[in-house]
Amino acid sequence: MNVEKLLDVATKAYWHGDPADVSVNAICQMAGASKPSVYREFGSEDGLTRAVLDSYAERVLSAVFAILQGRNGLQDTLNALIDFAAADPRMETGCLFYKMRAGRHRLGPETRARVEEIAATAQAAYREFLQSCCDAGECPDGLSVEVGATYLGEQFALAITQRASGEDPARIREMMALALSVFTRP
Amino acid sequence: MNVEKLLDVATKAYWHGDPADVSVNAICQMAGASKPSVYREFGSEDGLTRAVLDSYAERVLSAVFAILQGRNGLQDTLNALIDFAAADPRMETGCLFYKMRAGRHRLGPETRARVEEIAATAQAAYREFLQSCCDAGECPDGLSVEVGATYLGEQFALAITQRASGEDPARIREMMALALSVFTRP
DNA sequence: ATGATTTTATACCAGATGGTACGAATAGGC
DNA sequence: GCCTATTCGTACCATCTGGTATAAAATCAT
Repeated sequence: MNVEKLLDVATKAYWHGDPADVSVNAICQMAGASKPSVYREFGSEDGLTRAVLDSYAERVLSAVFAILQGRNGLQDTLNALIDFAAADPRMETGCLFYKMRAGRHRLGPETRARVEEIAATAQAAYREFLQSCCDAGECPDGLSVEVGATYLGEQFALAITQRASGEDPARIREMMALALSVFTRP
Repeated sequence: MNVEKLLDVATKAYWHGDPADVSVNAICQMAGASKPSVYREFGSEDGLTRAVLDSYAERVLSAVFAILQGRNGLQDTLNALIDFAAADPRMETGCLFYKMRAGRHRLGPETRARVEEIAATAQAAYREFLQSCCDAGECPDGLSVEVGATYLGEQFALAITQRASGEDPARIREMMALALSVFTRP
């Protein structure tokens, strides 16, 4: 019935646990909606997960892009990324995007395509950020922007995935700081 | 019927793809064994996965412990770890242990307990290795052995997980070398 | 060879999944 | 008020899962 509420419930359910462990049945029950209504609105499970990922990207992934594009110098941006991954309450149960990416082979085609699109966008944002830092002479010598961007993205993903599995945030922060120190200690 | 063959088939099946995507039915069919035979031998799916993990640990995880304990100095050992993660054909489709650890909430109690046991053993091995390096004065100042051990283990796991998802081995090697450079560039 | 015992496999169980047919309830135009 | 058109939800479908009852087959002791 209420598609807004359903999307909200579905997002919370996918996000809190593992997306693959949440069935359409369960979502319908939690949201008090009938299954045919959901299928009328979203067409398939794939359509639903895709819609959820879209709304999630709009609501929280945009925050990451904002950090990367609000360039205040290398060290400040890295610190902001560390804060976000290790301390932001929005990442307390991990990131829905990373959860979906980790289990991408289980996703339907639409959702998987969207996941890969977002991954590419993120990679481009990391690359652009690092390039601008290199242009400003803040990067260590001999570091390829391409490799650095992938590295940065993977370390970010690792930290948030550890967050999802209940690691101590302080420990996560230490390790991420260690990982990202390669950018500032040439 | 032939339990050796069944274990081999099951290991390959779990290892090549995602353990959670392989059903007991499928394994029985692939191995040409009847389902009751399998349940007579292993008791439950949990028993089967546990047996598979045990045989896997004996056959390939031991190689990692050998690298860590055959101490030839910090840099040599790190290089050996990088070689193993990025180039060893045994890690071509990832590591069954890491795959199980990533989906541990889906495992039965026996298998999960074994996973955690192996994780603890690995952590201890990393810690012991780093401690011996620190004793030899090879470690950068101000690095906690505990944090360093966890970091090393997670970077190793990350590299192998990327391997499983088909990343370019050369790229993986570059990134892992970058990650582990924190141990040698103080 | 026969009778008892153990091993085998067919064929089934209950429960879950994603997805839908179709009758019931509602809305809209006149 | 009434007839039509559309939305809705119960109740179902096929297919899969982990797990097992039971009957047939093979072994073994005598």
